[in-house]
This record gives sequence, structure tokens and C-alpha cells, in this order.
Amino acid sequence: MEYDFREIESRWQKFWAENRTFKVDKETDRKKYYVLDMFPYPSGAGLHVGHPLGYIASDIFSRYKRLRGYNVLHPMGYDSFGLPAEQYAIQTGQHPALTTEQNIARYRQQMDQLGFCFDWNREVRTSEPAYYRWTQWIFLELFNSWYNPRTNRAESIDSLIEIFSNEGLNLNASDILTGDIEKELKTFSATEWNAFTEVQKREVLMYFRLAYLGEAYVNWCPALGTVLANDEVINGVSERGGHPVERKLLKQWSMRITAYAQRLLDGLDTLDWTDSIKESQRNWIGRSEGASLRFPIQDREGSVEVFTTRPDTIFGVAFVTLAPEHELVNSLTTDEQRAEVEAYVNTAKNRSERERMADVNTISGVFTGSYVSHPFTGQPVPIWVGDYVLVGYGTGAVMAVPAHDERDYKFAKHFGLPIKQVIEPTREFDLQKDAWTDKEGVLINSEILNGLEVKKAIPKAIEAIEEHGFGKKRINYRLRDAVFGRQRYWGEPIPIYYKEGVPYALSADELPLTLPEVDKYLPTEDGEPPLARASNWKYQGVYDYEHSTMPGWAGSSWYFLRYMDPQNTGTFASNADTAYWNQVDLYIGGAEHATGHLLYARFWTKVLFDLGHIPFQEPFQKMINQGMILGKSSFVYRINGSNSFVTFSKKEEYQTTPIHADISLVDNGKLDIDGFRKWRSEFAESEFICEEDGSYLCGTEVEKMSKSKYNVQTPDELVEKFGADTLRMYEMFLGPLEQSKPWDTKGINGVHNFLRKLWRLFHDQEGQIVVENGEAPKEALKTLHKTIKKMQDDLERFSFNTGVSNFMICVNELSEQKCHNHLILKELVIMLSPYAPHISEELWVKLGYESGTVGKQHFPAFNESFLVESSFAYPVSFNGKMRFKAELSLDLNADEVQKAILSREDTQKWLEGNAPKKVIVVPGKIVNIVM
RNA sequence: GCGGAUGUGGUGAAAUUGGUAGACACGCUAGACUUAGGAUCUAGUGCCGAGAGGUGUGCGGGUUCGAGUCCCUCCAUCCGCACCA
Repeated sequence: MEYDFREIESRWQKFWAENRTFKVDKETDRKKYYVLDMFPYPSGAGLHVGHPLGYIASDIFSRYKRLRGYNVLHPMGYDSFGLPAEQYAIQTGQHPALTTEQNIARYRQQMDQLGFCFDWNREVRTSEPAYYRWTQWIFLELFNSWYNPRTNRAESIDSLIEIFSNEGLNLNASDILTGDIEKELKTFSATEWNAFTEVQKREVLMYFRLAYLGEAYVNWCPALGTVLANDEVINGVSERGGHPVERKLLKQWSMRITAYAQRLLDGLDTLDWTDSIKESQRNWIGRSEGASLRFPIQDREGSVEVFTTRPDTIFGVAFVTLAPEHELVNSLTTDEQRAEVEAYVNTAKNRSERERMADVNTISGVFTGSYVSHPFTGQPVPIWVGDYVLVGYGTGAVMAVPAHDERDYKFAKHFGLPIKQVIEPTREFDLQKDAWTDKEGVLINSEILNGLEVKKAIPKAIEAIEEHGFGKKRINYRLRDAVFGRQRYWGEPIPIYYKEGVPYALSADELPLTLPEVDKYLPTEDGEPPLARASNWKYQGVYDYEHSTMPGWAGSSWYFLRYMDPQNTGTFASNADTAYWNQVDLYIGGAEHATGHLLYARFWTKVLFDLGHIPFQEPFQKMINQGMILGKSSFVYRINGSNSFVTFSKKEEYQTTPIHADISLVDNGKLDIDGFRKWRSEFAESEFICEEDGSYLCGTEVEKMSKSKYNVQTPDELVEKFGADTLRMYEMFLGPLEQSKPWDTKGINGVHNFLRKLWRLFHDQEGQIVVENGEAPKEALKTLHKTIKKMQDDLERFSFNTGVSNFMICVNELSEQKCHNHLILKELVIMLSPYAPHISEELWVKLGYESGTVGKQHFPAFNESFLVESSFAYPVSFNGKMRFKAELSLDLNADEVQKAILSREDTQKWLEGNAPKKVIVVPGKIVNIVM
């Protein structure tokens, strides 16, 4: 009987499902381990071979940890709200819930056929009301909280109300964060607060809530008809679809993630993540230390506030530049300059983000006609407007020091503005050509700062600025608050209603606020989001609900918590469960979520921690980012202006255009010409110029695996051909998990043959069991224990590819030894069960054990005594070059080894009569003779 | 420009602490067997060379008895971020 993987695999998958083999429960007397995969968005295309890569790794690790005695939580679910289902709904009129349901069914079937040990009793779907009820509940928690800088944590908004009714708001005390430093809020006394109307109070509180409705410049994407978060905009276009994005001032729900900037930064040091992801997050948060500084406006009240990281260069200020959108631009423009300024501001405002980024080298700007006074010297400093200053960063205004800042330098040169040097460069340098931007040198022309090194001048300058009351030390973050509303249908409704234009939150017991039915999934005629179409969808039948929905990242920011206690209807997860399961011990997923999901999930976790709902403040302790599996695309070459295709080797003789050919039509580079003709009607009549042997050879290129490139390989056909165990091991065998690699099925036979070879250790040619009882042979014990050692070492360092090789080496050796010993094979099957669970279950039963129990065994114990050797083949090197080997007893000490080696004929031959200068002997390792 | 990662046979790769470079697998070559199976078995396979031997981990240098591994310089590819004050 041959290895019949189809029969074996379907039988065991059924067994696992029927016996709920992978159901886990909290067991407080056992140590827990939480292994999490990034849950998928169930797209219509199904899974391709790249998707399960991480799932296979996490599955192997989960099963391994179980063999090590841990109680392992390994759940799976679906991030099932999202744009593609909605776009499809717009096109077809089909409800997104329906297509989502169908897609999930397909994903489930694809995952099941791979034999994963997920506990499906814990499945979550973000689009289910039973789930998003708690997403909405967390939103309410955020809405009803503020960040208290005195305690440095989130607190109930009640504690802020208490502060206001006792102390009022005194912004000069500088201990109250609004999160948006550029927003001015009028101060008030406790008495004034208490006299405020409900509406006034709510308006003030809105500046502090962690989830708030605020006016801000947002990324508006007209094509998608919605706003986007910063991480959803890549190079000025939308991440999904690549549509242009504009900056627009809009009222939007936002999350005050900026309040957590410092803690999000500090927390990174405690995490076992790759440097590249940590760096991305640090970069995204973008902390910079400096000072905020006010320049009084000449001839009128008020001042221009700037942020600078180089307060030491204060005496080199030549002008001040405002962003075109800066609120003071209009009032600072003199009548003579008005026409010019307005024209400039209009052009700058109307340029899309993409255009603005596309030409960063064009210098443009305009003088407002007004001046500020230099805070120290009182000299007039002209105020300019320039689009190199961004309204969203710092204060939207800079003090320009052309001599020591690249952009200021270029701006000054372009407009002929003065360049005043205040730092003496530390090496030969021509200030006529460039700005000296190094943070070193000695200050000159700077009154009180003269003679100081830059590093000393910075604190001294800040000290002086604070002393004179011109400004203060400030830490600035690039991180912006995250826009939270989407003008879309297929997302969580935001649990807010409006009374007299003022937003009110639903109470927790009114949740879930379920998604209403609409006639169309499009905006209304007057531009309202789709939810505005829902008839009679009003709070208490009277008040309008919020019509925007939550963004994709809402549901995924806390799903790892729901898995801990997925059916709980009284809370998002019980305290007992969050305390037991705690942080995710191992998180496996793509690196593309570095600044989105991974930052938002950390933020929400910190808020829930602050509010006392969970006992930890980082969600994912260790993370591994699996590399992308790239597709190998095939190309045919169409001769331009014809319907003829020329084979790869002759394509240089013609002017051709490469066209993707479906990889299923290509075998080993050769095109199935008939199949290609039938594939698309436009090719039905095509002519082919072939190789000499009559075949048509395709070109190949490694690209991202994608439907549009016709290079997608689904796991289904490979499972059908080789079985899940083979595919699981092959995906691991491809190389290190973290590395990107092209997909190529060439080597899959090797892995499949390994499993057949393993099968033959148990069976003879007739399919009869040949397992022998009795004592294990010494040689086999050595092979086994060598493998045990390597397997556990490799698994502990997540080296799954070398793990597969270890099994191959082990089975090769046992085959050579003709070992069919029960004791050896039993341990081997246990070790293999994480990698190839189906065949392991099958062989386990064949060894006479109970069905379904192989995963509940203990990982074999390593016994070093089986590996002890009496002799060693010393590699003998001359000047570091290995020349021959000499078998010597391991009992010999270094001197004895040296003597034995030097007396050998081989040695004399290589010495060519010379005396060795030096002999290095590392017992049990190497001998090196220096000549 | 800044940051991160990666460079090893025809291919995917291994080498965990500085100690035999290329394990394991694919592919290829030659042979055996056969109930013709994407089977199995044997031998070979980094490059140059008939061979002795030489040479070899992106380039160049350094430390060391000994470097794929440590240090310096440079190059290439990929991925983030980027008028960030």
C-alpha cells in the first residue's frame, strides 16, 4: 500500500473536526502560550500560496509548544469589513454581508484542507454585530476619556470635569494636553465653567476626548469618496486603488493617538520585534526636541509661533516662513502684496499632495509685506509664505536660518535674502555654496551664545528663551491624530447621535448600533455618506445618527482580546481570561502593517490598560514578519502591430511587447499554445513563431503574486496533487520565514519523496507494517538524538526550513540503517507531528496508539550520551587551508594530537621539508599548522 | 537624502559561539531495475585544470594561527520614510 495522502488527510481532518481535537480552555494550573496570526480580509480571490506561509509556521509552532506542555491559544478569524466587498456591492447591488459570507466560506475550506490546529470555536468576524458591539463599546470608552498629563494616562472624562469645576482651564499651567497644539482654546475659571451651558461644556470637552469630532486637514480621496488615515496614503495616492488624495479641512471623527506618542515610542524598547518595524514606528512618530518660540508681529498685536530644533541658531534668523494654509497669512498680508500672496496661496492650496511632493526642488514663495521683531535683537524680520513649510507639522511656521538649514538656504538664495553665518564650521567649508547643517562648530555673531559649542549652545539658548518668556522647550512629534470616520457603508456604525448639532454618545447598554439597510451603497445626492439613505434610522426615532462609519483598522485594533473570550455577551473579554491569556507571545504576519494596524493596536491596548480593563499595555510581545512569496510571471512576446507571438530566444529580432500569460498554461517554460488560444478570444487566431523543436518558450520575471499578472498559484491544486503535509513542509523548506522568495514548485517533489520515504520506514512493498519491537539499535539512537537536538534548537529560533532538512537527514540515515524500530519511529513521529500532522496521526495509530493523541505527547527528551564519540576526524589545515583529515582518539590532549599529526606522512608532504612555525590544536575541533 | 534588510553553486538554500564553505533539496550527467511510477536504487556534480593542484561566500582593505561570520571603505538589489523645521 502506497502513501495515500488524499485518503489519510481527509479522514484526519474529519476526525479533528468531529472530536474537537483543538479546542482550548483556560487551565490556570498550566502555563499558557498565545500564538496569533494576522487575520485575513476575506477577499473574493481566495488564498494563494503566499497567504498560508505564516499560518503554517504559526501552526507548527503552536503544535510544538503543546508538545512542550503549554496550553496554547491559536485562534483565527476574519477582518471582514472593508472596501472591496462594498465596491462589489455598488456594482452588483448585492449586500456586502452576503459576498463576505461566501468569501469566508471559501477561506475556511482552504484553511481546513491544510490541517491547521485553529480552535474554530473562538472564530471572530469584525462585521458581526456580536463582535462590533464591543468595537463600538471601546469607541465609547475612548469618547468618554481624556489623557491626563499629570498622571500620564487616560482617565474618565469625569476627572477632567472635576478639574474644570475646581480650577477652570489655565493653559499657561501647560499641563493640559489638547493633542493638537496648534488649536487655541480660551482659558476659563472654575466659576465660568460652572456657568457654561451644557452645549458649551461639551464643546470644550471635545478638545480633550480621546475619540473626538474635530476640524482638521484630512486626506480626502474623491475617487473613493472618503477620507483616509495617513497610513492609508502612500506617495500622495490611496493605498487601495492608487487614487489621488487631496488635503481638505473637514469635520471628522479622530483618535487622539498623539497623546500617546511618547509612550508608543518608549514601549518599543520592551518589544521583541525586528529593528526595521521598530524603526518605521519611531520614524512615523517622529519625535524631535527643540523649542517653540514666539516672534512678536511689528506694528500690531500678536505673534508668530515657530518650532525649531536649532534654537542655537536664533541669531542667524533672516526671515520667517509661513505655510500657505497658515491662519495668519491673510491678516499679515499688506495691501501692496495682497494680489501676489492670494494668487500664490490659491495655487499652493489647489495643488494636490502628489503634485506638491513630485516637485520638491522648485522653490516658490512670496513676501507678505509684514515683519516680526527678532525676540533678542528687536530687528525687523520679514515674513514670507512658502509651500516648503507644511501646515500639519510643528506650528506651520519656521524661523529661517539660511546659513545653517538646507531649505532655508535654497529659499534665501532664490529670493536674494541675507545669509547670516552664526556657526564656525569645524572643517574647510564654503558657505557660498551650501548651508553648514552639521550639529557641530562654535557659535559666532550670537551675543550671549558666542564661543559655545553647538551642543552646549542649544540648552543655553532654550534657557535664555524661557527666561525672557519668548517661548519654551518643546518636544514635537510628526505623528498626527488618526482620522477615524469613513464616508462608507461597510464598516461599524459610530455610536453617536446629534441633538441640536451637538454629538452625544449612546450608552453602553444601547449597543450594538447595527448597520441599517440602504437602497444603494452610494452617497446621497447631496453628498452625505450611504448611511444617510437609511430610512427612519434615528436615535429614539428623533435624532440623526452619525452617518460615517469606522475605518478598517477599528476592528483589528483589539481582535486579539476577543479570541480570549469570544462568546462573552457581558464584556469584550473577562478579566480572568485577559489575565490568563495575557499578551500575545508570538505574532506572525506581514511587515506592511508597520505604521497602521501595529501602531493602532498598541494605542488601543494602552488606553484599555490605562482604564483598567486589561493587565498589560503592549499587545504583541514577539513578532515575526514572514517574507512575501513572489510570483514567477510568464511572458509571451507579441510582435508590435500584429497578432503574432515570437518565442523567447528569437524576440530580439522583432519589435515586441511582452504580455502576461497565465502560468497554468506554461509548463517548464513551454507554452500550451492551444490552451493559450482558448484562454482569451483575442488570441484565438494568433500565430506563433517557435523554437526549432516547434515549442514556444516563454520569458519569466519575478513579481508580486497577483491576479492581474496571471501568476497566482493557489494551494488547492498543490494539495490535490501532493497533499497538505507536503505543501506545509515545502513552504517551510523554501527558505527562512522572514525572507521574500519567488514561488517555484520545482522542488516540491523532494519534500513529497521524503514523506514517501518515511512511509517506507513503516511499511514493506506490499504495504505490510514492518515496525519491529525490541531494543533500539545504537546507531539509530544516535541519529534520533542528533535530530531531537537540532529540531528543538531550530524550532526555538523559528528556523523552520532547517527543521525540514533535519527530518530528511534523519529519515535518510534510518533508511540506510534499515531501521524499523518501534522506539525510534515513535519519537520521530511525535517530532514530525507539528510539521506534517496528518501522516503523523496515521503512523501513530499504526504504531498501536490511540487515535488523535500524538499531539498530546511530550516532545522527546534529548540524551547527549547517545552522541558521545571516542574518536574524531581532525581536519588538518596548513595556513588555514584544510588539506586532509586524520582520525584520532578524543582522549588525546592537545600535545598528543600535535605529536600524532606531525609524525604523519601527509603532514611531512605538505610541510615540504620546512619546520612548522606554529601549531594550533583545538581538541575535538581542528588542527592548524602555520608554515 | 535618512533608516532598515539582503548579497554564498545552474536553482532554493545550510554553516547557531571566528574552526572542514556549499548540509538538505531541486536540476543535471552516467548507470541499474521495473507491475512505466511525476517510482526506486548506485555513482558523480562550486569554478578552472587531463592531472598534481589552483581558486572560491558582491568589490577592496584590515584584525586573527584561522574570517561567509568581527572591523573599515565601496558597490548592487529590495523595503520603509522623506521639503519634518
